[in-house]
Amino acid sequence: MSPEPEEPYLRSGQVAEQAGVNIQTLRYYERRGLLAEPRRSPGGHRAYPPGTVALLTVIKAAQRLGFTLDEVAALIDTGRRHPTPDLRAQAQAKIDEIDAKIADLTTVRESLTQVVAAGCDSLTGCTCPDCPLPAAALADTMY
Amino acid sequence: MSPEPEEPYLRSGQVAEQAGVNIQTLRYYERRGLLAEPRRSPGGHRAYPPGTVALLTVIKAAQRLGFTLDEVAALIDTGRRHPTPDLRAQAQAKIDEIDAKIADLTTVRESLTQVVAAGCDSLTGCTCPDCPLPAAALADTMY
DNA sequence: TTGAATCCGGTACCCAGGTACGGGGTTACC
DNA sequence: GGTAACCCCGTACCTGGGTACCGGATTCAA
Repeated sequence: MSPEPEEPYLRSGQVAEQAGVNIQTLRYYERRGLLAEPRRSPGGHRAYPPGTVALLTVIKAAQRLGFTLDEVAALIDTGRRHPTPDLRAQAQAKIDEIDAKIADLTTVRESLTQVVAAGCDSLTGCTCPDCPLPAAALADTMY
Repeated sequence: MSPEPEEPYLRSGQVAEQAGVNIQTLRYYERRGLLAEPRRSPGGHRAYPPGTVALLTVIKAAQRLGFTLDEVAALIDTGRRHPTPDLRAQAQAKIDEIDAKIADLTTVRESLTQVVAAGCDSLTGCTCPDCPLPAAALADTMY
């Protein structure tokens, strides 16, 4: 057995800088279960394995795709144990969420367009004819 | 002069119920400047003019259209003094915001579609060929 | 060895838009 | 005039994703 090169462990400042993340965020992610508790130096300083930076990149990508930190934690966790179709299912669910959000934004956009087109000049006492503001009030069912 | 019918003043519970809002929310809106300080009963209970319910409906409509409470307060305030084109300008700005948001959601949606289509099975160690997850990580510029 | 740089844990704070709680005063109705 | 229902104010708490501050300990390089 070669003396297994354990050199490249990183301290938290290095991980934070390379991943473009605050150090506090690393501890926060650790509390949230996104990062495993790293090994420690004799004095208690964290020593991260080098893959941590890549993992943080993945986390940021997943966040960008609309997953909450809890969801990311769960995905990392199940993916660590065994590859499952969970990720695909969750991604499809996110797509549906996004479609709903886009649909909602689109109707809001239409209402705003009507407000602009009608020339509304006041929220409370609009003087424009056929003011669409009351109608905008009716569409209060969120997705 | 007729003895001016000041009857229909509402107490906070009535306003809250008719507007579908929590009583605490009324006091919160008062603090935030969305509702003027109402007159009080001899014992200190709030007595709201009947138009308050309609105003709350307007506030909820504006919120639904994407305006923050601060923006709504400002719109109510300027609209109270004199009709201005502010509302139209703000509405147009909101439309632009919404367009940006929709565009962003659309690119995220595309990334998710690729993840599903490629059959990704793990965030950390995906075994699918040409895994799009690293690419999804690159698109990290928010709107 | 000493000084600067880094890191530790714990706690508090930030954003927005509210909601909940507790102890006490008021109002309304029979 | 009792008593139930209502309302007062101040303050703390909630969600989500972090960030900031603190006093003290550790690590690293000269």
